[in-house]
Amino acid sequence: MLKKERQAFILHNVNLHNRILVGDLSEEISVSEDTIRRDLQELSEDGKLIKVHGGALSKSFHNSFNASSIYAMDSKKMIAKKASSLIKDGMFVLTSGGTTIIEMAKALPENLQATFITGSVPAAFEYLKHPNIEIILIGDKLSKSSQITVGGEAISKIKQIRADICFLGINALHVKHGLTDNDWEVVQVKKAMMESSEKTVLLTISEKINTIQRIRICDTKAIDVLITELNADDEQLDSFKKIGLKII
Amino acid sequence: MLKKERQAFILHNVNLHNRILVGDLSEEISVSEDTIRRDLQELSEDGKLIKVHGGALSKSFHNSFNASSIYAMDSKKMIAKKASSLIKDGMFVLTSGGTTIIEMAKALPENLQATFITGSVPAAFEYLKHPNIEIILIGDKLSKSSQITVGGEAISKIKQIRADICFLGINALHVKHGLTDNDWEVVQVKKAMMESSEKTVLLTISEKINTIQRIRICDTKAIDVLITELNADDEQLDSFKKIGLKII
DNA sequence: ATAAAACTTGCATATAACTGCACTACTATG
DNA sequence: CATAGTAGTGCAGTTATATGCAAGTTTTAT
Repeated sequence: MLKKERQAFILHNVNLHNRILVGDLSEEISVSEDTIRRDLQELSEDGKLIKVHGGALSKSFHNSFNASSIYAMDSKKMIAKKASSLIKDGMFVLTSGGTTIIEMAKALPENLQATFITGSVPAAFEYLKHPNIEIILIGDKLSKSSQITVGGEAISKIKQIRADICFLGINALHVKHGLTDNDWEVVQVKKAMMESSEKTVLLTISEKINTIQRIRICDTKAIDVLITELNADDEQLDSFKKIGLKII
Repeated sequence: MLKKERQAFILHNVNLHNRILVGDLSEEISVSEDTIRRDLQELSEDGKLIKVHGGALSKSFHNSFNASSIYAMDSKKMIAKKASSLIKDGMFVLTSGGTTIIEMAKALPENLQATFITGSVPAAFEYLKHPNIEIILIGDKLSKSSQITVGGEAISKIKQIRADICFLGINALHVKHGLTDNDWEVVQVKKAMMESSEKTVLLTISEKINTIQRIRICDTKAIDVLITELNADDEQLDSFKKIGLKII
């Protein structure tokens, strides 16, 4: 096999599988690992792939991150739009923190007149920009990692409320294992919020669906509405639809 | 699994779930915790995430540090610097809102370890960026105009506190007419803050000195320290010095 | 205050990469 | 045609990297 052929083969494979190992190639093509290494080095110098210790990665691998985070941004905007359609004038709305919730806060219609109750500093910051929204801030210790207030005081305040609707940005949702999270204190707050609301709406990008985290918040059935960036009839959501969740 | 792949996986997960644990990752990827730690360290050095004890946090949430410190040393920055010199490790600090207070929040030394109590959303937002500061948020109705929480609930919470020092950003200060403001609700909060602190420190640009507003907060004598952008021996401040205020 | 968990450091090992060299096959040129 | 030149490949020895393990320290939680 000629050098050019070999390199074409390598390139084809790295783009196909996103990654390859020096050892595998050496075996497949029946040349020494040194030769493969030299090939990879050349291809890498030509910018055709990314060489790493032990093998190589396809060029799109690295870019895929940026692309996906922009994609996630778009998704969140989409979710935000759907979510804000559920809020009617005069409602009492409980919201958690999280990037998705903040996106929703940004996407709220300007003329919306409602009362928002939250323990999230960045969310409150966004609500402040809306002239017709009344904001009730929940006080207590502010958690650095989640940027919402947590603790007994916060929970007891939440329990004094009867809200119409509660929007939760979430971490992991699984058909069988329900809603889970990884921060004990945040879990307590979310539980309290759900209890204090007529209706619970989850906002999440589809990637988080059918993942699991350490601490359980509630069963899937305890949720009323699920909002993702997907179409309501996407098959990924079928299992949720089956057990009675409303999908938007 | 190649190192780069692993790190990409980690990064993806931390951005998805906001927070990850070393142990979980180690289990999921089937490498030792040491390796995960090394990966997290590298990613953290590249600024891709924030490493914390036990795991890592997503950067997208934790708004990174603001580098705009040394330049633009305008009046408020000067005041901020003077003010932060009064705060010692371990103190309980009550702060109001207002632009001067927010400037102070930005100017706090990075290694300062103290507890800050505030009802101001933008101030809390700044405190969140400081790794060693504990924040207690005062809950209640959020006032649009002042961006701090106001109301009976807020005041009763403030009264439960005994702080070492209280920083107030102010609206008007006059030798004879004392400290005045134009928002009734904010005045109540400030009064409560002063009562709950050992020491009251006012932050203001000199323009506001010897101006008067509608509602009275307290007498000039009730104030302990006055901080302006002026030199402590500036003649504009003489009358305050005479009645016993400490000028910085 | 104490125990558990997480971290640091140094070290050992395995694998990967690099270097220089020898061998081969093909090319170019008088 | 002979032969010097050149590119490609593999090999041996050396160096670098990645990872796990163990001992000791720090941090966190109870």
